[in-house]
Amino acid sequence: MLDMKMIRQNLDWYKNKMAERGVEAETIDKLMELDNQRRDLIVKSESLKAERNEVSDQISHLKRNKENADDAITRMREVGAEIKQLDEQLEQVKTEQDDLEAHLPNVPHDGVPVSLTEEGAVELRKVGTPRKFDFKPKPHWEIGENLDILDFKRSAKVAGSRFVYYLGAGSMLERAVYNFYLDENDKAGYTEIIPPYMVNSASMFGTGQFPKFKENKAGFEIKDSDLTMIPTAEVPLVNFYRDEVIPSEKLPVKFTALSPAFRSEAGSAGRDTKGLIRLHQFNKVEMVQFTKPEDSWDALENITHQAESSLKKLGIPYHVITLTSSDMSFTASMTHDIEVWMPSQDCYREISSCSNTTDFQARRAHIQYRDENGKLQYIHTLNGSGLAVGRTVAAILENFQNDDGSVNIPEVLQPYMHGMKKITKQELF
RNA sequence: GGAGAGUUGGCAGAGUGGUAAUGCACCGGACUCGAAAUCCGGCGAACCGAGCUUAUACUCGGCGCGCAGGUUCAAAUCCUGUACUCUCCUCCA
Repeated sequence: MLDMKMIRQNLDWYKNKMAERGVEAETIDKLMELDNQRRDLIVKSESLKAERNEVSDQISHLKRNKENADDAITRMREVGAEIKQLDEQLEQVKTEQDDLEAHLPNVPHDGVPVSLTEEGAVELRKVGTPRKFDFKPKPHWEIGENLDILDFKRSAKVAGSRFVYYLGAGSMLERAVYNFYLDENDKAGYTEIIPPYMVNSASMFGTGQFPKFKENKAGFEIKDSDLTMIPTAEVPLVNFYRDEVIPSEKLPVKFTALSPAFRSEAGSAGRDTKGLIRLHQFNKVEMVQFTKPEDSWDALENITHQAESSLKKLGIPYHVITLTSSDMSFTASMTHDIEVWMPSQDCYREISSCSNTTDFQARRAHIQYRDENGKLQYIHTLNGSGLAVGRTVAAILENFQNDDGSVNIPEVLQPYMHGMKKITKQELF
């Protein structure tokens, strides 16, 4: 959500910033036109209301003194009708303006590479060296199915495409990964939370998914209810403080949560149709921070490094990129993506997305704190995957696969798997 | 799922048609060497708009009693719908 006063005062700057995200100048012009109309109507309506209040007071006095007030009442009847008409117009304009505002993305930070496509993302750093294979590395779904730890046939029968069954050691690996991540985040000072996996519309609006998410049918809404399956734990974590004032001595607040994420993947037809990369339901460990405005840019680096540190311990090669102005999510002012090396695809694939949404979500969700002067200010919110669990399992299977089809388990995960060092083909049932 | 009760300022708590009592807390002042007590004054920094502006400062106005509508010259008060909380019953991991 936007600060209209700020936009009014810095209109050209705002137009340029929105242009970086592909928003046309005409849209902003329309917004300003509506804003002017709205304020004009407010002035008219409010002056009539002031008159009504004054005369009503007189009527009340007249009646108390048993005097006749018919004239005033007749006059106020007309004023009342006029007010009603103005307020109806006002409501209409306001709805239109709100709708327009709700669709405008966050302002990109000056450090964000400007581009109207995803081309132009800046690589910040590359960590680890992709392994040289002396055999042809298999894709993770083949490895998983051969080892009998992933079953995509039965998940298709039972639920449909883009679902999976993890079996035996596969299931154990998934849970080892998320327990490892949660422990790492705990150690870094993030409070662990188990949130609701369904949320109401106000929450979806608060974090910026609605209205676009709804229009694009990007998620799973529960029929005949106001609930939506969460597309990320970011939604219940950020909305934890919706409509609240966080005591400033508590800042920064850091949350982490494991949750399934539910996404319809509409518009992704034909992309990543196999394997664990793009499912309707996947596990993700999420990190969220609430900070004072002056601390949020440091916090973005901090949250990104936290996600990276877990990956380093796993020993999976990755790089970090800063997304372009148009490739970022709607709410972000700057986003660092972490991408892991996937040998079978010979490229890096996203495993984490860390964003500073500045005060954008805080305005929508009304999350504030009191500054040193006791004034209410919007806080800044940040979110980052720390990290996607299914994609981690995919990366482990591919990066640590052996010629004989077995997979080595990263050392840091072995304690989480009863000391197992290697996954070999299992006899299950 | 059924029945009932409730939702008012930071907290407590009045108000059943005439424009939000009161207490506590908080802020300022007086008294005091200082503090406490007492006294005086202030107290919707939730939001919107106008004027004046460097200003989120100030002045004025609107709005404001869970939310959304309706009736009325006038609604916290009356009517309708709805959300949430609590209690009881039912059901259930």
